Amino acid sequence: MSTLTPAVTARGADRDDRAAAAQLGDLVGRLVRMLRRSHVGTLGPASAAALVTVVRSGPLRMGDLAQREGVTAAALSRVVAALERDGLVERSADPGDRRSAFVTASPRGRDVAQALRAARAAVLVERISRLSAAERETLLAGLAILERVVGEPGAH
Amino acid sequence: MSTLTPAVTARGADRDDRAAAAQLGDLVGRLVRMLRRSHVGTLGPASAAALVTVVRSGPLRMGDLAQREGVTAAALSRVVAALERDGLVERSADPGDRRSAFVTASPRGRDVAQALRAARAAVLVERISRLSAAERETLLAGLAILERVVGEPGAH
DNA sequence: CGGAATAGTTAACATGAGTCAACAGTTGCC
DNA sequence: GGCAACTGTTGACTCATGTTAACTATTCCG
Repeated sequence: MSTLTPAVTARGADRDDRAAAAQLGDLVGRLVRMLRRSHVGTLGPASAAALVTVVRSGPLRMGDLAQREGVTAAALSRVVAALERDGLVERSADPGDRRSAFVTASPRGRDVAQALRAARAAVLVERISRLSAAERETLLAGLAILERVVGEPGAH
Repeated sequence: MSTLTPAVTARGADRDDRAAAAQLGDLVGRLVRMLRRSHVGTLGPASAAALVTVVRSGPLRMGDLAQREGVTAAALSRVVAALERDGLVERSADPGDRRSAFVTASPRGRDVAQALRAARAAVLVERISRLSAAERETLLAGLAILERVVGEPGAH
């Protein structure tokens, strides 16, 4: 991280940033379209996303989950209620604050999330397998960086 | 991962494929969540996606567009009707087959698509700008590969 | 020519998901 | 104690999107 060049190349880097951001945005759009067909179960996109987040980020309070998903608490409440009805998550009270509720993934919820993951991956793995070893390596390195870019949810 | 050289055997590469695919799938999910907030105008996701596709891939017949978007012709018909009502696309008859209709982006449609692109990019550029030069380079290389994985040559 | 296939539109309907506003319980400050 | 602030739920909508099925117009072909 301690490169010596940022001042010199600030303008150039900035341009690269924009180019990369635009390209990435486009790619995401196309990837989404590609992955949208891989439909597992009856979960809608918002429910699936919420479930995956809960599985990924452990027990979360409703408010935190709502913020992460970028929806109001009201919208999330319904989504979680539906997930709970399906036995995919569980709500438990916060002993420290009885207004608050923790959402936890159930074992079945984790299974379903895993299936969603696998279905999405299946669409991609076939295409990735056509890459050469060098390309695959480049891709993996890029994904590692991307992981950091996406990294911590914007508002810490 | 990263135990020994993966490219030696088909099994190793295969395992890497799956890992990369799963990781990419997860990343797309999180990117979508991140980008979902950047909402420009009143276009819903399906409409926005269709518009972007038309802008990107030139005049398309209804059927081709429906196939690309992964929806039935009926669903698409309505989306395109709405886009046309908003003056974002135009429909013109195929002189060779008068059953068929070509969908073309209007100048305003191109502007709107560009605005959507920019809004998505804006969310990302701030994060990308925090990368070091080397990381940025790695990311760009990865995106180039990803571009190929997704297919569809990109015309900017 | 005439029937079958094709392209697209439209109607009727289902559903997921989002909003705002009102409400209920809990917490915590003064 | 009391009231304001916070967390979450629910009611009553709105809207975008998707489906199937029926219908029109056109093209293809035997």
